[in-house]
Parts: sequence; C-alpha cells; structure tokens
Amino acid sequence: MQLTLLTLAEPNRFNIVELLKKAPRSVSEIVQALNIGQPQVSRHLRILSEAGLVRARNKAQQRIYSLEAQPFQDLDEWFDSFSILWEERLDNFEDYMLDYKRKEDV
Amino acid sequence: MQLTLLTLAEPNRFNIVELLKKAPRSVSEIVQALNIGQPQVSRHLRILSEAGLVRARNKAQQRIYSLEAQPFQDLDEWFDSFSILWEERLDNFEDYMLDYKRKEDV
DNA sequence: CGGTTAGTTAGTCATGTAACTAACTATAGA
DNA sequence: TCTATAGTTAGTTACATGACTAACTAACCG
Repeated sequence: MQLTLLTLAEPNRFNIVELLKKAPRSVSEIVQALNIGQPQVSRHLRILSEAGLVRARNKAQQRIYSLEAQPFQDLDEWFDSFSILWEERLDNFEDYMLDYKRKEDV
Repeated sequence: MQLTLLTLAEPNRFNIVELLKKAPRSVSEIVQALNIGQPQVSRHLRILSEAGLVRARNKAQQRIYSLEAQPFQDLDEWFDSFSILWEERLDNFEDYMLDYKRKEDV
C-alpha cells in the first residue's frame, strides 16, 4: 500500500492512471496524452507495472496497458478507515477526543 | 489531491498519519513511536501541515497534532471512483472493454 | 530478407528531499 | 530571572529519481 502511494505520487504516473481508468490504452496513446517522451512513458509504465498497478497485453507491435483492481481496492479500503474523521457521529468522535484530552491531563 | 498523495507517500509521514488516526498526539509522543529524531518529526509535521493534512493546537509547551478530515475525504472519493474496476457488474465492465477493443480494431 | 512501426533499455545529468547536527524560540515553574 | 522542557529552524551532505539522448529489440509487411 505504501508502495502504491509512492508510485501514484508521481504526477505523470497519476495522469497515466487517470487515463487508464477510462479505458485501456497503448503506449503511444498515452504518449500523446502526456507531455513527455515515449521512453519516459515506458519507464513510468514499468514502475507502475512492477508496483502491480497495471498490466500489459500484446496486440501486434502494440502493448495495451490496463489497470489492475487490487491495489486500488486496498487503498480505497484504507481511506475508508478515515471516515471516522467526518462521518455522521461527530458527537461520538468528539467524546473520544475529550476522552483523550482527559487522559492527557492526568 | 496530487499534493496529498505526494505528502503521504513518504513512509514516516504515512506512519505519523496512521498514529494520528487513532488519536491526536504531541510531537514527543510521535517521536517515541517512530525511529527518527525530533527535528525530523517536526519537519514532517510541517510538511503535513502545509499540505493541510494536520493541524496543531497548543497545550503549554506541547503542540498537539491532529488530522484534518477534508483531504482524506477527497482521496476517499477519488479511490471510490475506481470501484468500476472490481464492482459487481463485472459483466458490464467487460462489455465496455470489448467495446473499446472494437473501437481499436477500426 | 529489408524496412517500418512500436516500444524498451542504458547511460548521463540535474534536482529535490530526507537525515543529521547545532543553534534557536517559547512556555512553565522554582 | 534562571533553568528545564518541548519544539522549530538552519545549514550541510548524501542519495534517489526523473528527464533526455542514443542505442537496442520485437512484430509485422512488402
């Protein structure tokens, strides 16, 4: 998960992922969409691939990249675990904060 | 969101956030939990703070840091948008893939 | 085969950033 | 006011990583 975050933090890779969310794409399609050269895209795709975020299938000379579900699902769950911060039962959360403060004050 | 990702990608900051998810904490409590010095923790907290992920309140000489909800909520929503990758209606998703392939073949 | 299209790999360079030490600031208490 | 506690800021160094160019590999086609 740590690895997934690190991989997504790079802006070009973030953009590649956004692109692939809409549909699988070939390397040259990705190159056209971003503002960097083909070797750079290739390298970022390798990093994404090694982190398990994308997968490639061959289509003649083309390589069609698409997203893998798992790591995104993992992060989705992780961020869900923060919902305590905003969810309905704010009152309860505040109780818990107060409780913490009480503990501090000892 | 980009910024939030970048900020969270650093392992120590990730750990700090995990800690603060459980409860607000003072700097020294965080220092004890991690394996780096106080200046480093202080610096990471500043970065987290500038990215809007945490907030501090003063308590005598201590600074008590806690999480801000908003950026986590934003990322939670963003990752939700990937649920097309794994959710129930896989069949529909496959249709959509096939549709894409058809487009390719033209 | 020879060429063309599609993509990857290697090597160099520059930049950003994390860790460390040392010095500084602020609050509390005797 | 002097000292101790709690944290921040500054300056240096080292390392990781992204961009670029050039060279390489693979698949298809005439």
